[in-house]
Amino acid sequence: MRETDEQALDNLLREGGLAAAGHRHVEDLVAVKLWQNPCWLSFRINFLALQFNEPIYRRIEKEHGLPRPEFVVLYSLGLSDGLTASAICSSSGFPKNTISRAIQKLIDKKIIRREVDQADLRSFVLYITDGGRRIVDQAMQPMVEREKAMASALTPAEQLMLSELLAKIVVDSPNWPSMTNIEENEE
Amino acid sequence: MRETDEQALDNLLREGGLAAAGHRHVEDLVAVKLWQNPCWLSFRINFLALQFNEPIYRRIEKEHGLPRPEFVVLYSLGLSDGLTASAICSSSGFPKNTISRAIQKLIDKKIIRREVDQADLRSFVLYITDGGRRIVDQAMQPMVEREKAMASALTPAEQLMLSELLAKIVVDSPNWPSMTNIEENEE
DNA sequence: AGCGTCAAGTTCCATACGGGACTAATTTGG
DNA sequence: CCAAATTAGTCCCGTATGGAACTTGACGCT
Repeated sequence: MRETDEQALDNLLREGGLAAAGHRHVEDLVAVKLWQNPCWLSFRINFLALQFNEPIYRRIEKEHGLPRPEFVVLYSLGLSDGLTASAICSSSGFPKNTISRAIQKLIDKKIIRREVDQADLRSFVLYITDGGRRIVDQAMQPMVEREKAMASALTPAEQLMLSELLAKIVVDSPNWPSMTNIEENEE
Repeated sequence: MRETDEQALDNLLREGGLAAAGHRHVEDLVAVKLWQNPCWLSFRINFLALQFNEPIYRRIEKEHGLPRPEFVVLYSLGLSDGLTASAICSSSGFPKNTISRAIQKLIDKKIIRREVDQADLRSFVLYITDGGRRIVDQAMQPMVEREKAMASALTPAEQLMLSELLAKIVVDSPNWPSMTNIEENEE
């Protein structure tokens, strides 16, 4: 019966990692959310995102005075100089007014610099300054360390596997259903 | 030379999934952040968390009038009735005042109910009401669907692998370094 | 028992955030 | 080739957010 097969798969997925790690201590509710949760994937991802981000952004804020949106801009330029605001928006998921504000602040602080795009006078191209470069390089270190700490629960082979699986999902992401087509027939 | 080995592993990890998915189109900056990024893991996770959450929470807000923190509380109780506020905090990563507010609102809306814990008069035990139960069940559906959509980039075997790998990391999370011990010697 | 410390929640407040309306430049297309 | 639609980015403004101080109850210690 196909129904049962799907059911069985769901249960497997949900309980993924239970056997392997079950005896180690995790907080009760975390255990429930891990192993008795129809949303196994989104919980795992959200939990890890939060655990990773919270201390990192707190620290970057403290050490460099850059709140998250500002750092996101800087980080993006650090990887690929000469971007436009909208490119940063769509790759980061922040709304454009938030990014716009962040850019202003960074310009004031002389961490980035901006030039009108001659090809399209509406848009600006952003460049990181020398000072900015120094800041990213420095701020990046704790991030990389924390990544390593996170990943260290896995063997190198497992890490590679994980990297590939997640990349596949990211690459596929433009194809998810948009969810803008909500049934309007309520109320 | 060991140095080189580590270097090689880093590159492998960073480029995980490039070969497999390289020809499919991804936005430029997303491609850079995927494959030329020292923080391969945190980018992948954050990106997916954002892509998943944003439309989901927007929809839940629209359909049920529950902003994210309120839904988090409800969701937690849906999985495990009879929790306390602090349990929800630590499993969700939201600060306690935010959760406290959310709880108040939910009580006002008669979606949850609260009783003093006889064992510890400071704390309250929270229960979901029948109405609340109906809301979670309903709000859960689009989440599960979106999960499925996300996961559908992978084969069932790969999904299982992913579930296990992520669970391992979650289980290990209490062991990451705390990062509260920042070098104070700046300024 | 009585004092200091700690943990659960709440309240206060400044601020960052994001929706939506707006301006200006660009593309489309009839 | 000009109006309409689209896109880049900014501005305004109400609201949600989270840090820090506070209240109250529990617990440890001498």
